[in-house]
Amino acid sequence: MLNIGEVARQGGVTVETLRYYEQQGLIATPDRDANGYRKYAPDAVRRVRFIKRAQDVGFMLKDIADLLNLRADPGASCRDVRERVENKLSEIDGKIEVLNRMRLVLNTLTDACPSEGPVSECPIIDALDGLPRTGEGH
Amino acid sequence: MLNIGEVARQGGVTVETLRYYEQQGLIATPDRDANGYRKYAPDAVRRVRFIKRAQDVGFMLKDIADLLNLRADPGASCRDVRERVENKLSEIDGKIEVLNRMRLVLNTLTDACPSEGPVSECPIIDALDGLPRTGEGH
DNA sequence: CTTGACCCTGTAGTGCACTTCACGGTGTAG
DNA sequence: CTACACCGTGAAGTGCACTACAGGGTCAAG
Repeated sequence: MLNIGEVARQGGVTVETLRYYEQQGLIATPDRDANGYRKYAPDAVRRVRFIKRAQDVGFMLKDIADLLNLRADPGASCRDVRERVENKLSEIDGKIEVLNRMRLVLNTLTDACPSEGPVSECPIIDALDGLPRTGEGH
Repeated sequence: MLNIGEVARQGGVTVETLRYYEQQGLIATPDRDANGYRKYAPDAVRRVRFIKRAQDVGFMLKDIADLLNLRADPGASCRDVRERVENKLSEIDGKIEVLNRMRLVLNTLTDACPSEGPVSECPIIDALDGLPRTGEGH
């Protein structure tokens, strides 16, 4: 049995984060010692790492809670998990597209800029002043 | 002279957003009518659109305030503007890289998933349980 | 027996760009 | 005269994932 600091160290998070996860229902409320300290089974660390890895690939805590529920649900199938991953994939593709559009516009802006002369003649500023709107933005 | 609703309509934002921009120093505090209503010169609309276009290419309001200051500064050069744009470009490239890494991992996950069978045998869940951490995450 | 590391609770603050709310005055058309 | 769209203020709420803070108890070493 580990106390919270140990789980935090092994899980690569802070104790505050752990308490936050507990509050958000991502990790089960652990038993307490006589002194009131949280006492975790060793596999709590695995769960924390699961959360962190899921975050690394773009899932937010709400998604992760959902994923963890799926994992615990005997009626759930692998297909359900796959579905979540595919949705996340298209979400990410959408974000990449937006960023690529920004990149394209910014690149044409720097290409047009001579780097010399006053801002009053800056083609970048002019473009931002008159460019047609490209879409969502943020 | 336009009142705030008209500027909002023409600028493609809400009146609340306009008041927020004013509060944030992005648009000058306009003169007031006898009734206390804000009265804008027509080119206030241009400024709002400048802000929106700059947002569309990834600048946040703080950046935009900076850009607007540059534009008003007679001592500023086009190079200064270009520098901001180049910084934003590398910021965007960084975000794209992170998203591409996520995409890669998620793709290998779906490739490994048979879509059939219970979650208990789901390779995606297994991977999230044991995969090495890939980096920043968010 | 004190120091210092650890643990607890609950609340508030962070950043970003708004949005919503409560409450009230103004302007105009019918 | 009344309805209704418009304008004003200031404060609080949103989403996301924490982080920080205030104020206090616990435990092991020296």
